[in-house]
Amino acid sequence: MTAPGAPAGQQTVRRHNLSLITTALAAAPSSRAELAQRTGLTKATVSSLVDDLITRAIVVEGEPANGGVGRPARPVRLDPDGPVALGVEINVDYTAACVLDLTGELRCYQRHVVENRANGAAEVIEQAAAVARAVLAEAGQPLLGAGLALPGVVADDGTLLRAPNLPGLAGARPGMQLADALGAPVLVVDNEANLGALASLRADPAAGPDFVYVSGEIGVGAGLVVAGKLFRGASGFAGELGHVVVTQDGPDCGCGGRGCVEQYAGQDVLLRTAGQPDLERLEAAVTARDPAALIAVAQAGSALGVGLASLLNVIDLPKVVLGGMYARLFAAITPPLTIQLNRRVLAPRRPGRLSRSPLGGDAAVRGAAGAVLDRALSDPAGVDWPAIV
Amino acid sequence: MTAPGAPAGQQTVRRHNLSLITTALAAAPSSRAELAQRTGLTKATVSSLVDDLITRAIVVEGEPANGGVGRPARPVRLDPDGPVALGVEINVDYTAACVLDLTGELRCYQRHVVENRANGAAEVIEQAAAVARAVLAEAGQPLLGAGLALPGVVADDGTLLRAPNLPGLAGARPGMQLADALGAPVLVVDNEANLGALASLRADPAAGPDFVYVSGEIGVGAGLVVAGKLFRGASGFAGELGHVVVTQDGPDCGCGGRGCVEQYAGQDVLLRTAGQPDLERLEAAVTARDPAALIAVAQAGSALGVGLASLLNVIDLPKVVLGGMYARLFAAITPPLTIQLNRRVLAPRRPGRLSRSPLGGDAAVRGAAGAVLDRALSDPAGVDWPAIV
DNA sequence: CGATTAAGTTCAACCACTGAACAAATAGCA
DNA sequence: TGCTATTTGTTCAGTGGTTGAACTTAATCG
Repeated sequence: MTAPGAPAGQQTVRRHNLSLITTALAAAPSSRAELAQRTGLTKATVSSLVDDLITRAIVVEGEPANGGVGRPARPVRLDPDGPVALGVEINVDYTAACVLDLTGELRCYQRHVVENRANGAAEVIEQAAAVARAVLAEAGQPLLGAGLALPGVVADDGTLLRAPNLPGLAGARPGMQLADALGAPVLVVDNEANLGALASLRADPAAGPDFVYVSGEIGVGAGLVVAGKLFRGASGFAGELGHVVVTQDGPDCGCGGRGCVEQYAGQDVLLRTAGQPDLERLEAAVTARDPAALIAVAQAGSALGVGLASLLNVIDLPKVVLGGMYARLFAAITPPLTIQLNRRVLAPRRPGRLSRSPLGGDAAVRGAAGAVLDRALSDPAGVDWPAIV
Repeated sequence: MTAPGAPAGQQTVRRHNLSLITTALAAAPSSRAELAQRTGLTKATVSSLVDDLITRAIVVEGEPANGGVGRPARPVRLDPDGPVALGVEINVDYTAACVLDLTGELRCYQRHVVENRANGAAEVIEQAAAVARAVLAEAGQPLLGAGLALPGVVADDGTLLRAPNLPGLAGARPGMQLADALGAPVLVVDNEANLGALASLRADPAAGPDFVYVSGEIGVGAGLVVAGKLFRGASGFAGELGHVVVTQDGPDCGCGGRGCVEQYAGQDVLLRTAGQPDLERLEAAVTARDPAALIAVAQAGSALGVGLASLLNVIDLPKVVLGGMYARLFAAITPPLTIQLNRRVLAPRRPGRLSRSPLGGDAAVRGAAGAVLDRALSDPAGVDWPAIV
């Protein structure tokens, strides 16, 4: 089922159905009878599966809720005091970590401003491990595993390729190093755009199972969510929105090409055009309706719209969620962006196509932890669950 | 397994394993013992599954092949005299149909030149049905179902949207109409690029499970194959390479945008720039090294390369297969295209990234029939197999 | 002609889901 | 208080599917 091409047996069925239960419970706690309805399984089967999950200490039974007629239902839910997932984000100018419990609730969060741009790999990793240890100690629950978000292209094997703003880590496998430093498994390593997309999926399931999350940091990236799953392409390079072409003979780009989105809508270019030193000032200038800032943002939005239109014509997703820098500049950047999308995207226009990520700068860390949860909950039988305290 | 979110039972396992056998046999006929090795199933299970498929008249047993020591193996293969799949292609200036047997072998093929551009829906469909009936009569085997390839964007429900060169059919559901005319189920309706991609997958499995097939007809389309399956996006609009942007303020495009790939590398523009009336003349001029033709093709190739680079940066596929017009101009169009790809694609360069479709203009029809086979063979228990003669 | 080798079949065991009957726990009502 | 209706959750025999081992079949080799 999960693995096509692999032989299936009864255990395969069991794993699949266990996963049905856990994902149903991740959406909402339910009684056994309700789960049977929601999943389409029999009451008997649900009982057996839930018993299984209870002995595995993944779910717990609540107190019967009285009120209606008939035998009161006993709610079953993912154990909020069970094992937790750790999210770590190493970025250019900060390091962050958070802990999510099994229900997806945020238990702890810390963000430290650090100039990682100049630091070497060992330093960066140790610093991240320190933040991680701090949040873990604060949470005080057994650890399921960690997820790591990085600002750059991450290959399937966890190698960080192309991290122009984090030269110290480029070419390394930060996931392995962090695992060593923490003494805990790092189950997911991916770039901030992809993990930000996962966080958006988790934060707002109503946004639907298909959307693009646009991460506007120093670079411009996109996380593609198709059918509720991250689309990473053949080897993890998908979603490089920053290097989609806006004008074939436009300004030279660090990637070797010319006229890439990043040369119009990247943070460096945007700040330079607007004549502002940093994002805070730019935001202030925009709200103060400074003409140079407004024009710069409009130009960036238009170019981003052109690139997004190409992207949407290639992969056809109905929604766009703006994150990072673009979430902060949402009001100013949306109009020119929308114009380009409406003009150039072939698929029928949808109301509410554009939305703003509610997570702000925390999307990637939360996505890193969330990805670990997803892994565990989507195949509860295939994961080593830590012993319960 | 196939359907995530659906409860699984033993029959689910059976369906999955049946499909394992049929897809293994589609790749190569094998004895039961060999199938057991290839699929990872037990000899006992394979025997049971094969018996099942034999009573369903999907596979047949061959004569024992002597030679080695031990009991000789009895080869099992998909029945070449079993039901067949019909492929139909309605295009701007021709209509084609073909029949593939279960093994994927081409049994019959016909292509009729017709000016469909001017015709109404009823006429076009009836003409296509006539060609289809002709090849079916020639094949004389029971029909599994039909697949239909169309030049335009096809929605998930089979409606033909955006067929600028086939106004008679735009907005219609040609699949339904063809089904009525033929009195046979039309199981697959899709655009020529997607089905051409499937045909390439079938014709050259070595090309790998991940590639883009570029269809250069009047319009420019791309069929995206990811993990051996067609990627259609959220609602079937994926792969619109023709409307990826090359230059944001380039020439106006029929789609409402500006500077789309089609305005540089589409057939109409290419012929006009080269000063040639049709493709045959253009090809001749290119082989005769006519300067205007060479320049026109080089410009088109370069622009196509820019668009493809954006596409590959968005979806990260390791291979590009050129079909249709671009396959015919392969030698001339490849150099400028390669330059752009090498310059702009972020993923590491691969040897042999670019190849030429071996199927020429027949890719889409064959893909249409092949898609029907895929459907049937990937879920043999879920398909109504026609009664055997 | 017997030994060896490999292919394919048979069969008891096992595992997981199913459906129906049943037990449990509550509200409503006389 | 007790009876009924109602809904939840459990129990259990039945079914369908895979497994592994033993067995049969059919060939080559010496």
